[in-house]
Amino acid sequence: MSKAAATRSDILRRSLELIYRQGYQSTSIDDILATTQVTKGAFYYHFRNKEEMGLALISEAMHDEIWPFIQKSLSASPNFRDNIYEMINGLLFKHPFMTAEYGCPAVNLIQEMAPQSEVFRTALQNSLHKWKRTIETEIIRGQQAGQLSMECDTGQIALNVITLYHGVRNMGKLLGKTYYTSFLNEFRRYLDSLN
Amino acid sequence: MSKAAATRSDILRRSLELIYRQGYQSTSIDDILATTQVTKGAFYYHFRNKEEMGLALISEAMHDEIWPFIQKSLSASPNFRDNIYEMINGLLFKHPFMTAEYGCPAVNLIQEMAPQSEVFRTALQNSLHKWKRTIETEIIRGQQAGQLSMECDTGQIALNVITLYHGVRNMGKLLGKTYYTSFLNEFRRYLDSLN
DNA sequence: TTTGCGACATACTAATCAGTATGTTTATGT
DNA sequence: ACATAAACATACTGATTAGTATGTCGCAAA
Repeated sequence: MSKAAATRSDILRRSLELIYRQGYQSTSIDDILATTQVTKGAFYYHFRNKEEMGLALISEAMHDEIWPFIQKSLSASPNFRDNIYEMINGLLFKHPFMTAEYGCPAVNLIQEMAPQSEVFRTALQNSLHKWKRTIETEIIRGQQAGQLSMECDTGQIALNVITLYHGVRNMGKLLGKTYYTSFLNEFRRYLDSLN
Repeated sequence: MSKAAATRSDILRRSLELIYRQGYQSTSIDDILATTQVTKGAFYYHFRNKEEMGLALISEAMHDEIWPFIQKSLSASPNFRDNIYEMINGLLFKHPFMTAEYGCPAVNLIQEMAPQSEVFRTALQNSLHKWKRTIETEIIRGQQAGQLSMECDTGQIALNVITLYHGVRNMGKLLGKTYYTSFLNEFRRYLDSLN
């Protein structure tokens, strides 16, 4: 990686950390510059403006942070229920980046930016659909392995899993990590209730 | 209501509308003043600072907007499942204030402010617990009417309902109102799966 | 060796922010 | 009618904001 590319990805990674904790609109360029030891000239050399950086953050830094994690957990077991459970469990408890206090960067960004900006909404929709398709593929695999009735609406189940994840990430901001544990019990019950 | 009290509640109601759409931190005092036709002097006569206004907004304006709606739906039917379903259905579809695009003001505020401010977090925790207790009371009523096993963890079910509501409000920002409909089907299924 | 461009660095601007200082008006009890 | 405080109104401040203008430095090709 060239030095310039390193600078660029450094900006993105630090921005992700700050925006994760403070929100997009409340994180100033100067905030980012202060923690990256990069100057304003460098920032605006790599990004035309804050919005372009935010979009790159979604499709690159955020993607790279979460995606390997998801894919790994979905190929651990032959049982699709175990895999989906482990995906959520892993995101809640084992990801080094995320905490209960600050939630999930993707969930946060959807909440904050989807209503404010069409381009952000589109970018976040793409991430959502990619995740949905991945989960759905895993459910269909379970179906074909005889673990689930062929009548189930795999798309709706996938969306429901994501909906629960969004919800628990938000609730965790008020109830803390202990809520994750009791939620996971209920989540396991939900997965088992699918016939 | 005296004229001063009217000014105060006008500030709070307008602030709620703006903060609902733009977020708390992105809504400036000047924004509020511009839409209320109230001057800065009036604002700072009624509130020591922005934070105090925000807290009053949670315990007064937001409370008044949502609470009658919840209580009405929870006393409509003798069937607790129907009532809880109608509570969520009503919040999603029938509330005049909220839209899919902008979500729910309480959910939004939790997402944005719970990590940023201890006093906000506490105020929002109080609202959450009040809602949880109300739902739980309704579930227990259903239990005692023989609609649900006495073994169920009523507190966990109440929290799960709220978690789903948080999730669907966030997802609705990307998927729009049509998702509410398919979510409600799954939600009904969830309620019926409680034995 | 020089030329030119990629990759920054520095200094600025106009707008916006929360909050304050200090004034004026309006209502209210006596 | 008058005093007094409540309820505003106006004009400011210093800090922060996204973005720009312009300069500099090192390295690669000619």
